[in-house]
Amino acid sequence: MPELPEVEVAARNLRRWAVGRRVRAVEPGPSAAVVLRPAGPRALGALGGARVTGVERVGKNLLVSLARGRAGAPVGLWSHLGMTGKWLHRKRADPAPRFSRVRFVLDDGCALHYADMRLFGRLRVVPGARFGEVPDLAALGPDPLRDGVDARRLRARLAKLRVPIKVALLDQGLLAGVGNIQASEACHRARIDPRRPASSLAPVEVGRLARAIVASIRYTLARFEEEGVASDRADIAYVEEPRTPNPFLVYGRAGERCPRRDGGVIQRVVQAGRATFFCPKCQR
DNA sequence: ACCCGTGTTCGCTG
DNA sequence: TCAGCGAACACGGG
Repeated sequence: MPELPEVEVAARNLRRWAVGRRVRAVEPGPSAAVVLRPAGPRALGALGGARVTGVERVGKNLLVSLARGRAGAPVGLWSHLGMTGKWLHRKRADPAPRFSRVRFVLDDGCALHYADMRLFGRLRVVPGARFGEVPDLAALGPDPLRDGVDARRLRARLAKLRVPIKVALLDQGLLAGVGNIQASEACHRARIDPRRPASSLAPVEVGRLARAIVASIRYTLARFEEEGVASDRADIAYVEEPRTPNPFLVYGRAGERCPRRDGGVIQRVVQAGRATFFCPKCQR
């Protein structure tokens, strides 16, 4: 169930495992057709024999770029992990991990598995090898880690929205990569009540929120690095659950005390069908 | 059995 | 026309 920090870890590990390697074979597993829809498993044929040239991430999306043949004609593999998608690194002879949907055999004796229990994730073969060349990704907003967050631009967008600020932050066209956890965490860092209409935020509050989004993502990534999930020894391009201890300040902490000196007890509410965690005392 | 789930998309409604 | 909402997708885990 990845957001930007988890997908960033996945991108780093995939680079380490795959860049420079040639894809010897691509093997659809159980329910591969669901992951690969609408194109279906036949689309994978375009990747056989190709060499991996890079891995890009924008928001929660990964683009593995490859080059085919002598001319090096570029082709991309666009991956979105959905709720339970994972990239796994295994020896070629190892048995397929649980929920493996597609196996990519590399030329170094290893294999990459795309595993996905709930099948909300997607793999798509796309022409070209850059994110800018994928039309379906054109509507994504700026990536907070790569591009930063422009407070003035954010303020102009939020001014038109009546939805609660926390719900607005989940829109990938506003900012790419903020998910349900980071939205709660950022509102807490900015001391903003997640239930307030997005348009009600004062400029100074949008400024705090812009900084909070970047800070929360960097903090989460740093915690993952401490856990070692992005280390050379990691064999999963993801962050295993459950995370112990919970690395977040408010998410998943209903009933616990807010970490702030002037905080109260963290509450859980539901907004647009999703859980929101916040401190009613320090978030106004 | 029942409720919950780090995501996205579609259809309905006002 | 569109913002906003709930359901759907699919399958465990507590």
